[in-house]
Amino acid sequence: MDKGWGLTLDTSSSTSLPFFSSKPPPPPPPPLSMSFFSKDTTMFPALGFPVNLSRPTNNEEEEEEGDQNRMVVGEVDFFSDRNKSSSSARHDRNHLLHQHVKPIIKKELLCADEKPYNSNLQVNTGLQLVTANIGSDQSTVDDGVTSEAEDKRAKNTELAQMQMELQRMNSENQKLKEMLSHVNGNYTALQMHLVALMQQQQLQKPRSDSTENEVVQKKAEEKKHGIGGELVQRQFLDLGPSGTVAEVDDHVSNSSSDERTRSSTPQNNKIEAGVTRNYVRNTNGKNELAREESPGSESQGWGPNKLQKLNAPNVMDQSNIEATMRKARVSVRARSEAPMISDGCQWRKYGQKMAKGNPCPRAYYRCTMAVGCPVRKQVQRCAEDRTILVTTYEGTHNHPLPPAAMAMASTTSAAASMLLSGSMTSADGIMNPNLLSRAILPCSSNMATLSASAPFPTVTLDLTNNDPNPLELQRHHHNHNHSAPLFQLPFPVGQNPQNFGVATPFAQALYNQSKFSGLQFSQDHQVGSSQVPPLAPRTNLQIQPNQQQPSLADTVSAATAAITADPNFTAMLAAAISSIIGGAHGNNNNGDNNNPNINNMASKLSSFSGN
DNA sequence: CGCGTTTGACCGGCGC
DNA sequence: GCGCCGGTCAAACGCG
Repeated sequence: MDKGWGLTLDTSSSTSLPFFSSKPPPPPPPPLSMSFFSKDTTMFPALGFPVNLSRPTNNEEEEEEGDQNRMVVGEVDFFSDRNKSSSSARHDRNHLLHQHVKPIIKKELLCADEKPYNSNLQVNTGLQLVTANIGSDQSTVDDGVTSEAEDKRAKNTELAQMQMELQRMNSENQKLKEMLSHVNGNYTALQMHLVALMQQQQLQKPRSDSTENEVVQKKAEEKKHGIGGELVQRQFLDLGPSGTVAEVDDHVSNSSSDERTRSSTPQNNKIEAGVTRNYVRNTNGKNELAREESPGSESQGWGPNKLQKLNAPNVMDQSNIEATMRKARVSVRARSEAPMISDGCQWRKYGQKMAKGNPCPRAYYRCTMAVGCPVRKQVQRCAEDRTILVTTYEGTHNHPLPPAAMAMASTTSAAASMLLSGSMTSADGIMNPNLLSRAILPCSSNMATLSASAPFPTVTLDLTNNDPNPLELQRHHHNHNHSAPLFQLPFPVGQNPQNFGVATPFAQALYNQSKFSGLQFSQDHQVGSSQVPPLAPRTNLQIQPNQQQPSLADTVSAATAAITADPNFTAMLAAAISSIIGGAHGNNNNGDNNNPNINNMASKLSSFSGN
């Protein structure tokens, strides 16, 4: 060891660290010699920060022996093995400096001057590193002048003060450690956020080769920088769903704003006029769908293959999961004699296949309400019960929706969002969908289920009812092309409202969305006088107002339960309900534009989601 | 003729 | 490597 060398970290620039300003260090005890910082500061290139080299003054040299016994505040004595402390943090720090700083300094010093310094090196890092240098093994100093009794007394006082000082420094070290972990936490969170944002940007950019290379490069860089590429990736994967949720939420918020801003565009006028021109004739006179395969459109769409192909093997896992998250589907089962249920959107059939295990063909539709809309759906009759039409939606509309379509889109996107809810890890969402199913819809097993066996996470909204007296609702005719399918609503007949549990708001939302989206109930009873207005007079609806329809308080409390269970659910549900209300406003023929209770609930939910 | 549908080919993933 | 299967493409077709 290079005894006699001292490196002092200059704390003079940070004596008033805000975190500990409330507890100023006590004045140094007179018997202790402080290390006096020289004003000479030398920059060590290899260190990158100024090092204050100072030969000890004569005084200090004279006091060298006494110096062994000093307590040094704001100083790290690297070169003394007296520097033993119970504080592991200090030990680590000293170890670090021993390993990395000392050799550099030693080398540079030897280059500068053959004669080794017998002084403290003061390294001004601007950091406050506090440590104690207590020479316990050489604590006895006999100057031969003072009497033994005096010496003992002074020693005792000194010892007590040193112990106090040590205690204080230990606590400060502890606080520093806490602060460090806090900063580390913030750093990690920011890093994750950055990675998520970058990833989102990547998804929005065209998936060109260069982009792919960038992704690979970034990942390599992350690994190289030792921020634990693996860790960051895993953390990001945990964020996966929230990313997707953000996408959906963005869409929900954008679509409303887009609707406002784009409502006067020719395209929108076209849509409103019910005209779709999604094909363009190319120069060959060939029909070609004018799709702006927007960056993620392919990946958002039904085709997973290309996305996976583009990803390098080392990012396969992540991309697989991302693709999986994007491919979350919402399947709607409804009784319908029509070949396709009307959901307010315009669709173009682009394919039909015979699927295995089902004699009924599966039809593939693409949303044609806007160029490049990635939303697709599959329509297939249930093999067991051919009156049941299974419509599977995937993707998020990139365009404003007519009120009639808003509700279904909101419901499906809300369901998809729930599926991808970031409140649980992606692994939970995918690997254990039943968990989600139970958490969100514990009492509605026949209404919404999650398929674990499906290749992609799928929420199934079962709008059929096994009850022999199903709640039927007739699709109200608007200017839709398709015939009027017959729907059933999933509300269990005769069920105690208390048993609705947290499923109630969602079921209610579904109920309302069906109603507001142009689906009309026929009923004899006025369902839920406060929440559901009277509709068509014809009825086979068997919901008892008091039995079937939970009170607003029940609904709100159930919603609150759901909200507290999953904050993300709040935003989604609020978005869905808001859109439903929006749909109601746009759907004047429903005559329920200003249902105060629903508005109230939505505003409550919105205020919750704002938290 | 324009536009939506049909349908066979094609592609990629996946399991054996 | 091969075959199966789901999903997509696009030429051909048909309807208004």
